[in-house]
Amino acid sequence: MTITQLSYVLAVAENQNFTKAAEKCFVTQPTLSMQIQKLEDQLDIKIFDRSKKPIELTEIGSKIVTQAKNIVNESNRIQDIVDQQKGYIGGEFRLGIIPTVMPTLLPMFLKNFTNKYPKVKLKIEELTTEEIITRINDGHLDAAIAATPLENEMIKEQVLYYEPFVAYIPKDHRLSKHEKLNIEDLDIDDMLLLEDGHCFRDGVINLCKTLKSQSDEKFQLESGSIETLLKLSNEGLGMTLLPYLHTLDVNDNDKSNLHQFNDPSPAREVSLIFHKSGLKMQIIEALKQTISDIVRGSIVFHNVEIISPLSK
Amino acid sequence: MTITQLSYVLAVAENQNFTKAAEKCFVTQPTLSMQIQKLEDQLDIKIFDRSKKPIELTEIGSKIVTQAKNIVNESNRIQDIVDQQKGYIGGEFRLGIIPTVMPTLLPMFLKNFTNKYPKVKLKIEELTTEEIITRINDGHLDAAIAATPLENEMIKEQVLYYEPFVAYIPKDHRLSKHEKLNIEDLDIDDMLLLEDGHCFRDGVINLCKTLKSQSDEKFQLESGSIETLLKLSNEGLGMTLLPYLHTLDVNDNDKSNLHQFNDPSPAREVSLIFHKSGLKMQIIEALKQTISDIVRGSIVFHNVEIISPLSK
DNA sequence: GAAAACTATCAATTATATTTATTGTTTAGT
DNA sequence: ACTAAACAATAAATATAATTGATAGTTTTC
Repeated sequence: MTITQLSYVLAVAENQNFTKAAEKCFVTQPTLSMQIQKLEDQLDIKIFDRSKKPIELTEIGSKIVTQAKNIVNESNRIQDIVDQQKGYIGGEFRLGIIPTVMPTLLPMFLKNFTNKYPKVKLKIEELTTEEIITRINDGHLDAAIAATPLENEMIKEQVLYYEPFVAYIPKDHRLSKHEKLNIEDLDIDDMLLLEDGHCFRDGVINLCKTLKSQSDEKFQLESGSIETLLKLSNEGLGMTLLPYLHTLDVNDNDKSNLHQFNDPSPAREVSLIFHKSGLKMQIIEALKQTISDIVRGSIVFHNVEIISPLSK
Repeated sequence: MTITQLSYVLAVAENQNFTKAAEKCFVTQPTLSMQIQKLEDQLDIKIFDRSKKPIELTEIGSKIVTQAKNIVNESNRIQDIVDQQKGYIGGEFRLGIIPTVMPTLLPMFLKNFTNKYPKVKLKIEELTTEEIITRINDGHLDAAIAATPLENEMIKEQVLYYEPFVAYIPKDHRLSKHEKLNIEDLDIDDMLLLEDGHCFRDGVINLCKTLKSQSDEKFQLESGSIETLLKLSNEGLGMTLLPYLHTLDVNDNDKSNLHQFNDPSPAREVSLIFHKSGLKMQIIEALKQTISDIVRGSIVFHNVEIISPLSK
């Protein structure tokens, strides 16, 4: 049994197709067929059920895949350990970002970062918080940017910044005459809300997605659809809350509809999160520095009331 | 990087010697030298400091060894997973046993077990509870027999039997005229105690090794030295407590010094323990059955008061 | 029912691991 | 200080194993 064989198995399991898997592994298809057969012979079991189309894992096969993921991930970490020791900042780095952070933060730091650390090959994916947690734990992501705290004991958090929420209130709304708002002014029933489950803490007001669906909302918003959110709001479907950085992109006509909160303003905590095993810390540290430096110039520091993304 | 290379590294790290390590791996010494060099070249670091005699790990080397142990252990588990799926009962099985259980329990079940499951290669080691916990967690042991509960969340316990303690009281002792004892009769200061930290639960009386050393005892007993314990007791150094199975080996002269406890008798819980990951469960189950069957005939069931090995 | 999509198989090739023999060091003993 | 022993590195030869290109044999799709 070799690590190579195991990674071939993983590739086939992921792609459900020997030919595609072979491409991903940069070898020919017979290589995969033969190596996987060899492994199956040695273990005297079938990992894949080739009678099904597309190919499926057998019962024992899926157990082996789980274990193989472990092994392959742990092997990859050896290079990380070496890099860390050397203080080398480079290699592939997979970063997840939640949709409501992606469009505002990414353009701000990406160029800066890639210039400063040209050897790091950043692979950025837009993912929901839930997906991010899964993928950090299974090793598919090296780190992510998400709203915190998550209270997940496998994951460490380093706060990047606190981002106040700003209310967007169309002209005909009952609150449109208030210059500044208080949290108490909000009414869950006339508000359009973001995906990604940002919940007010302490149960004062609960803005969770889950609670939304309970109180029969008529629609849900897809990822990165803050623009849509604004349009719907303008259509009279209610007010909404925008993370501060998004307000910078609001067009001039609508800017007058923005209403800040009186201190303490509700805010979300945005953090760089990563697995507690602490690998690739040099890159994580570099990212944190770069982002902190950039954001420091953009976010006006308010007296904020932090909002947790937790559902409970 | 291959699993083979990693296991070569582990062998050299353990033996601090290429030649011996090569023997353990069933290859020649140049094979190790070359494969390890190759790995070092690929990672562009030195794992071993060959200037030191015997050979030492470098700083980065020991990090790599830690990770390599992970990987090699996890790889070995693939065969275990397959065996489990097949219901195959065989292969190497490393069982740890604490000293005070070893001499009484092992002869009772060993022949029986090896007859019933000839394909299992049992490797039995006498170890302290502490060593057992370490080695179950790092994968050096597949299971162990120890006094429980351990309250270690990584380790599962399956109770094998409850073994009452029997007091051994030499003729000149203040308690020697009592036919049967109560726990309250015991006085920590005139008692000789076992290693392995068997503590009375609930803090009624605490017989822990740790507390012993605090209350300036004059000596400590080594593993498996129940015979010595008896001799010391006969020398007038105090009474002692024997696990029930040990009383079967007390010679006829001394048998009259044995005093049982009134119900509920203090007792220890002896369990088969293993890592929560639940590998080699077929063998563990087979062991449990065999031992339970044997012990059922030997231990008279009392109304017992369980004594925990925990220090707190 | 023909084409397309896939996997298995074969023989040839390439790459890799391992071995035997040997050299070069260092250590231990006298 | 010298010799023998212990040990790791190296070199060249051999054995083993992985990979490939070509192709055959399936099954699926339209």
